[in-house]
Amino acid sequence: MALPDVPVLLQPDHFSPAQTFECGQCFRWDALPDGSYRGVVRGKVLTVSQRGEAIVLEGASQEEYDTFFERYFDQQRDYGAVCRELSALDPTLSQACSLFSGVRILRQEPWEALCSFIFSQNNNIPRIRGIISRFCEQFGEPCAENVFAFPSPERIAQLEPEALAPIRSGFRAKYIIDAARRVAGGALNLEEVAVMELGRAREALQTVHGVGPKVAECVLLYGMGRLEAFPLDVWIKRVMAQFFPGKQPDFFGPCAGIAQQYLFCYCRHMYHLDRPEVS
DNA sequence: GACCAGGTATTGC
DNA sequence: GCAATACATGGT
Repeated sequence: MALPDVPVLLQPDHFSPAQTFECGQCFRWDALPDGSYRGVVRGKVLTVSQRGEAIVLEGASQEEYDTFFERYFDQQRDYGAVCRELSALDPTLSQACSLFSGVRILRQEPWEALCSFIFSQNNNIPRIRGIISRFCEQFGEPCAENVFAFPSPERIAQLEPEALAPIRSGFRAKYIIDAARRVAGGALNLEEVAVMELGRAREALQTVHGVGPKVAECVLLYGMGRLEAFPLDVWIKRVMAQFFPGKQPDFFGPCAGIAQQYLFCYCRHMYHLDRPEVS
């Protein structure tokens, strides 16, 4: 038996667990009653919690951190420098940066990101979380009490769309099956897509039925560490029209995807200030 | 009951 | 090509 894992320290500057896990980039990190967050990544149950000035990761060994989770949490990037560069571009963006400076862009697993954002289309975040939760419960390997790994493409590829009925994903079920069959069958190699030239990567992802420009950008940004990707959803289209008319994503530079995430948070934050009665 | 939600495929002009 | 429209489901 392995010894219990020693908690791993995470970079506390420009990293707020709440902002990072609740900014809409991921759907499988849950707040616990004590304010820490529980997630399942690669079949491992993880906890991230604030302890005074420190942020600790439990559930992964130092070696697993070094080989995988450091990159998963984007620990190497200098978000202070990114914020300074973005803030210099525009006052609204500067405000978004300072309000949401604790957001880090997670590098989730490509297959999970692909499924998650297929489920996200024409849908709202609470319901996306519910669908993904049922998806894992129904088809994922159990990895702890009431905890399930994300289902493998091979498992999902064997199913017919009707088999997804219990997760209530609606018309998206057939898209998930198509994605699984392409990935499991080798027609779409996500590891290769991750390092392709951006335009080719977009094309490759959009060969999946149900994956258009927005979902492809989300997979690139949140599942492949491609920070130049810039998902244009309804919120970002609004904020672009209002504050950046005529501007293209490249206006924000090589970390446009981070700018996009700050603006997404900012836009929704402002909306909720205007409508405090809605969640 | 209409409208919306981190869109996309299909259809019609 | 580009503007409507359907698509499942659940919340407001």
